[in-house]
Order: sequence, then structure tokens, then C-alpha cells
Amino acid sequence: MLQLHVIRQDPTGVKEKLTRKNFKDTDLVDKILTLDDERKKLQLDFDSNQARVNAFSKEIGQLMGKGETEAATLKKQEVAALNAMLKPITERLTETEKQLQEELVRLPNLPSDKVPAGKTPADNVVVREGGTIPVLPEGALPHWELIKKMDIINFEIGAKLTGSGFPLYKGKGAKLQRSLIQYFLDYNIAAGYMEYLPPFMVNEASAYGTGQLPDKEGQMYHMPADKFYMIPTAEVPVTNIYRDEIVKQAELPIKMTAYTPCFRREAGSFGADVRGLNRVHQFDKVEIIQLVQPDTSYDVLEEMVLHVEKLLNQLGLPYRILKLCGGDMGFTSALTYDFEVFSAAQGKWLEVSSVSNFEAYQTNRMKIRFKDEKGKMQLVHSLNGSSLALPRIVASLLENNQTAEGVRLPEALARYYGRNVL
RNA sequence: GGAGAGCUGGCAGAGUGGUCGAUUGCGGCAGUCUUGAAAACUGUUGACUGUAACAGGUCCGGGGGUUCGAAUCCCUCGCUCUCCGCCA
Repeated sequence: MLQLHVIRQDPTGVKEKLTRKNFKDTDLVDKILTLDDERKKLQLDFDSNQARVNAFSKEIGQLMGKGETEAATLKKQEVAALNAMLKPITERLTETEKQLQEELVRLPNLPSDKVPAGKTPADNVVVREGGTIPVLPEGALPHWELIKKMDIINFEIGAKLTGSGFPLYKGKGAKLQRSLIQYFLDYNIAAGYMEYLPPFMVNEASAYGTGQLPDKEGQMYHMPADKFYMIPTAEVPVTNIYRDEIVKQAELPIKMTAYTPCFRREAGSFGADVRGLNRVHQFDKVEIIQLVQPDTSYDVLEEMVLHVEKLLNQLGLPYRILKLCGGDMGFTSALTYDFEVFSAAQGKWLEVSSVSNFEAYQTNRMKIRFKDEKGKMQLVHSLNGSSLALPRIVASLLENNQTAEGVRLPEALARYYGRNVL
């Protein structure tokens, strides 16, 4: 959620930035400021009347203490009249505050100045490439055929158990998942991240805190009986660990990592994009999250990008790093780098990680703050990234490393898997 | 699932209708003393909103109600603990 004072300071600038993010309803900015003016006026009205009620009530107490019941009764009538007057003001104030809040959360985060202009994925900027795209042997297969041939991931039985997009991992496939998770976690822990294993369902407040609500309502699996949501990413429970906390400046940066399955309804997806492991409803991911001092967040973002990049290098996968353009960025992000690996048999790039700086957008919702050296309260900045999401990594590992002898595993992973051929 | 107890400031823990935003202790911060530290002593120490600065307002798990007035009474939701039941 954007901070009101930021909007108030420069409404025109805010609108311009929203436009860069392809957000159309810039009139919302004016509406919000009007609502806030209204709120302030009502608040002032309420406060001054409430002050009188408080003072009178105190007097009544004193009169009662002295036994002057008659005078007290007279005062009571006065206060009752005041209260009657106050009631509509209170109602309007509550209503205005509610409206303001509702409108405020509809505004996405502002893009950083580093964000390239553009509206579609075609406008994203490739900042770096690494690894080499392999030349596949004759008769090389896409991963959805390889997994069948090797009998390691089964979509049909997954569909029988649950529905389409819920893969069943079997034998070597299951072990490969486990090895990757362990490997990624260890790698993150070695870089100073604290490991967490959070709940896989969250309540409404948590989903709201990281911005999944109200923006992505339909993308999460919802358990209405208990008002829980299946997590779409570890970002939700892990960032919310610090919701409503005031952390010590010395504790920053707070670096956290977690493995969780991720559940996504992916409503509206279709076509070749959803083939095999390209898009599924349940997948495994290891996430890294940082809470940092505001002046360091962009350095930290670069550091996190390097961290993920090194992991992809260790996996030996051809990758590229994109800086997302304004129109392709997520609702809550100020700057996002996407990582894509090349799927050789499909001949296309697959997104495997997204590393973002949210600045104070999430932490303003969650009220995660610290006291700076001047004793002033400040919101921390939050960042997160995948390191990494498994299915597409698995897809490109399988496709890119297929040989006559089987699928070769990169050295770093082979250490966890126990052998260098799958 | 059933029965009961509870939820107060960073922590512990008073407060059961009227100067209570809240006694006290611990912790934190500043000072005195000390070569330095510890101990002791003194002072200070919540958040939000609002103001040029004061003032004022809000917050005692969340929401609602009773009352002139609620941390205190009532309702409701959530959570914690104890006992019983069921169970990996």
C-alpha cells in the first residue's frame, strides 16, 4: 500500500508513475486525496467534540463523588445531547476511513526510476545472459515425453487424484525433487538466510499483508469453512512473520529462506504454455526473503540477483536475466528481475525466478518498522525472489541434459542426488 | 468434539465502572560514581493520529453493545492454557 504522504506530496508524479505501470485509473489518486481531506475534517470535528464529552464525563464523576447528584444529572443530559450530535459524525468518519482504505489498496506500487518503459513482455530488457544453449542429439524429446518414458512424473494419476496440473512424482522423479529442495536450501543457508518451514495455509490478514488480497483473490485456493488460503508462494507466510513488528535496526537485514509447495489456480491460462511442467497448480519452490533498511534495498536487490544467478550457473543451465518493463511488473513490485532458463527441446525460455524489491509497499500494509538512528519510525523495505521454482528447472534439466546414457546431472546437484545420471 | 480458566505496554505482572495510557518489577536508554566495567543511586522509557509547536483524539486480543463515563459489565469471533474424548 502506498503511503498517503507520498501521494499527497506529488499527486501528478504519482499519476505519471502509475501510467508507466500501465495503470489506467489515475483518477483514483484524486479520489483518495479527496477522501483523505474529508477524513481529516471529520476527524477534527470528532476530536473536538469527543474532548468535550471526555471533560464533562470527568466532571460528572467528580460531582458524583461529592454527592451532588442533581448537578451531575444536569451534566449527563448535556453530554447525552453532545453524544447524539457526535453519532452521525462518528458514522461518517468510520465510513470515510473504510472507503479510503478500500481505494488505497487498489493502487499498485510505483515503479522505480530504473524500470524500463513498456507495456508487454516484449518490452522487457535483457540485462545478462549466461550458460550455453546445448545442441541436442537426434530424437531429443520435450520433457513431457521424457518424464513418461522414464516414468518419473505422472500427470494422469495426478489428475485422477486431484485434477489436471497436480503432478505425481515417482521414484527418481520424487528423489530429484527432494534433492533439489535440499540443495537450494543449503545454498541459501550458506549465504546467511535463516531457514523456515511455514504453514501452507494462511489467514486473510496474511494474504492481505503481502498483497495477494484484494488483487489476486481468484488466483488462490480458498477454504471458506475456515477462511484460509493455500499459499501461492512462501513469500506470504514468511514475510508475514514480521507483520506488526517493530524490529531493531541492528537486526537488519533479516534474511529468510523457506521451501514450500505453492498452490495456484492459474485461472485463465491456456494453450501450449500449460504443457507438462510449464504451468501447474501445485509446485515446489524455495524462496528467499529479505527485510532491509530502505537506503540499502536496491543494493540488496542486486545482491539477490547475483545469488540466484550463481545457483543457475552451478546448475549449468543457459539463462537470461530480464529487467521487467513497467507494464509487465507485478502489482506490489517497484523493480523486478525475471530469470528464464532455456528449454532446449521446446526451444523457448521459461521463467524460473522473479526477484523483486517491494520497497515499503508490503511493509506499509504489514506495519513492519524500525527505529532509525534519530529515533524516528521508518518502514523497512521488503524483497523476495525464488531460488528456485522447481518444475521448469526440472523441465530444462531433463531436456538440456538428455543423452543416450540418460539424463546427466550437474555436479552440484549430483552431490545431493547421489549419482550423476538420473 | 465437550467442560473450565485466561488474553493488559519489550517481558513479567497489578488494576473488576470515574483524574488509568494504565501501580510495580525486570529489561532498554541517559547520568552520577569508576582508570574501565560491574554493583549502587538518580532520571527517562509504547504506538498511531494531529499541530509550526502546544493542545486534542484513538489504542488494554479483534469486532459490536450497555453507560454521562469501560482495561473493568454484556454479546461475538480469534488465540492460549488445563481436564476429558478422539487421533497421526
